Amino acid sequence: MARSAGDGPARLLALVPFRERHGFARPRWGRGDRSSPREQVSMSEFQASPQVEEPFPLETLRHSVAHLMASAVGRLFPGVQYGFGPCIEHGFYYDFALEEPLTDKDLRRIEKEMRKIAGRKPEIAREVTTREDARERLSAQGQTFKVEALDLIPEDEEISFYGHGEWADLCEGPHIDDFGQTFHFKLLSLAGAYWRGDETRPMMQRIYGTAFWKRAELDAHLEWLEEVKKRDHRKLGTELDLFSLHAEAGAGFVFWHPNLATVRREVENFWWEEHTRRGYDPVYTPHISRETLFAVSGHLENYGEMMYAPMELDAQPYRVKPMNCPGHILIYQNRGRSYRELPLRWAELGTVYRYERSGVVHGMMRVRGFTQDDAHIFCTPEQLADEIAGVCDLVDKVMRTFGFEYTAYLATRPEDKTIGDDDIWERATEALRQAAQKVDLPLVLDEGGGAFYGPKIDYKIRDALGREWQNSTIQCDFNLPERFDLSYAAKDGHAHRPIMVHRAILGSLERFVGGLIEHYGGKFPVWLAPKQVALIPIREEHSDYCRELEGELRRELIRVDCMDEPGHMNKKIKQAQHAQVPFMLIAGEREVAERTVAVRRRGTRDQETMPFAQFLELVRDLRDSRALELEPTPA
RNA sequence: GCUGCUGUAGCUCAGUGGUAGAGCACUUCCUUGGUAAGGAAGAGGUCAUGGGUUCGAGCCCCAUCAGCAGCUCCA
Repeated sequence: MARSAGDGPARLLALVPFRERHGFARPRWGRGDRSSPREQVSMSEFQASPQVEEPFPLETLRHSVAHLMASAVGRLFPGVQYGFGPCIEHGFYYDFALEEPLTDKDLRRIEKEMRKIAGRKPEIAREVTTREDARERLSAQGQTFKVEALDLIPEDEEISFYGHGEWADLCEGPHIDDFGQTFHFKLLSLAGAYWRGDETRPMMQRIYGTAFWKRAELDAHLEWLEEVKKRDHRKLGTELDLFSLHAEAGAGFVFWHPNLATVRREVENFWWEEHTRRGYDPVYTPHISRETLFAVSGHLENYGEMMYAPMELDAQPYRVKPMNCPGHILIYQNRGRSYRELPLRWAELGTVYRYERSGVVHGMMRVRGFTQDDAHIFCTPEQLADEIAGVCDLVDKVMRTFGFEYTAYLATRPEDKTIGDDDIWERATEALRQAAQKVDLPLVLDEGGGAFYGPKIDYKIRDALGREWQNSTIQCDFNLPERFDLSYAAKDGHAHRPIMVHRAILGSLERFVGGLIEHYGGKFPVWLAPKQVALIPIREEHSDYCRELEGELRRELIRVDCMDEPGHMNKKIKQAQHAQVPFMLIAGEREVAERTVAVRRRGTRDQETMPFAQFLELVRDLRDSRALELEPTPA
């Protein structure tokens, strides 16, 4: 039979719009942007090669398994009401309204029931019916959510049910033919989810699961989920003594321990280095300002809910800053500006505070106080394209240094209320496009995705686990220059309005460094590693030699841990290994006599003896080149 | 903020109404060992916090705080 399905590719494509039409925001990065494996993750290196002999696309299988699950839930929990149950990037979910809360135990029961049903190999039947009939059937079954779903289907569309056994669901398909074929699935987790993704609507219970045609693929996926768990920055944060959070201090405030503070400082040094190279000047602005500043900027009006409550000083309300731009603008405004000094590029690692709702704070990824790697470029319209190109180049340099791949998106003018006239939008968008062309940066169009105050280029980076997250953004702003009435004296002697470019490369240090922990799995490259070298004497009498090497390494600004406390070397090797120190130098009689070191690289049990001077050069090179690997790069 | 779950030693976790436990880490002593945990002893907890029920609460109930899986929202 025509296994490519009577439904064809057009029906297949309909799967995704189905959800969007119904008012779902398609989840992009989910909670904490990168913490959730289900939606936002792709599996690049874990994914098996594409299958050719699959009877149906994976999406179709998953959608059908979601139905299988729903039918099992229906048998185990009579009276359950159904919500939506689509396939998603790495699996599927189904939403249920149930009196009692589900538990993990129920998940196993449901799985068992699913296998029971699938064991009978029921066929999946499609039935086309009228809107009236569907409404009657669903109402009779008390499926109030499904009745609502019915009303969301556009007038000109066919109404269909898909079912197996005695169970059927309002659904546009497509589905596999029957449950007789071999497939593998697992139910993964439970969560609450608002009906139709709307927080004013009732909350349903969502079950997530995944399904594959091949056992090995399911296993690989589960393995990958394990790897994600192992690399969780919160777990590694404890294991490697990187950071902590404290109930005493409140939710969403990160305490950087020496190890992670070291990583951060290296990131910051690199960041400043690259900015200085590109003609940025540093600025520092206060954390607290009079409220009137944020009234002028519009933050109070548009962003007030995210801001901390005012504090009163000398009978004046003051606010903690949620963004750095107003401060930079005050500096710009401090005196008259001439076209001769533009572009001005001002950078600040500016710490801001934003009120985040209690349920969303998450490790270092979503916090209430964080440091943005912020900069603002004040320039003329003519300079815009060059300035943007400069930022694109900077993003490329930074992301490649950390080993991230990325994709850039051009976000254009949104449909509804925006400021600035067509002409300037057109010119700015064109400038972004030209700039990208200048640096050979392909742009994916994000139609209408711009901010209300201007178009932008957003970047998504892909980490070592194939997960995507957004950090860098380059935004043209016509709004703030207007609000603050910024100007510069142009060649013609008249006052002109500068364009402001807001840009962040890393986003926030908290989120970025948290991401680095997971990207590297705690195995930081040499330049970032909290301790770069561990010195281990074989016997106490070799301590002096180790101390001497420690001194030499420190003079070269190599971060070194001389482990000459009493104890056995095996234990120290294990400790250094556990701490993910890139290099262990082990010194005993032979090494002392020859002024060599036995070098053990992270991730290998082999060792290589070399003159200490040679090692010093090696580690210096790896650090200074910000190499990602522990091997010297071949010239 | 919402739904569900969790909070016991620095870490990982046992302990379901009747005298607070284990492993690792830590301290001390012994051990001088050539590449992933040497041995022994010791110290360490108002069981998140505040109320309540009970003769009696780590355990049951309520509230608060914090965390976890998501939803919604975001750098």
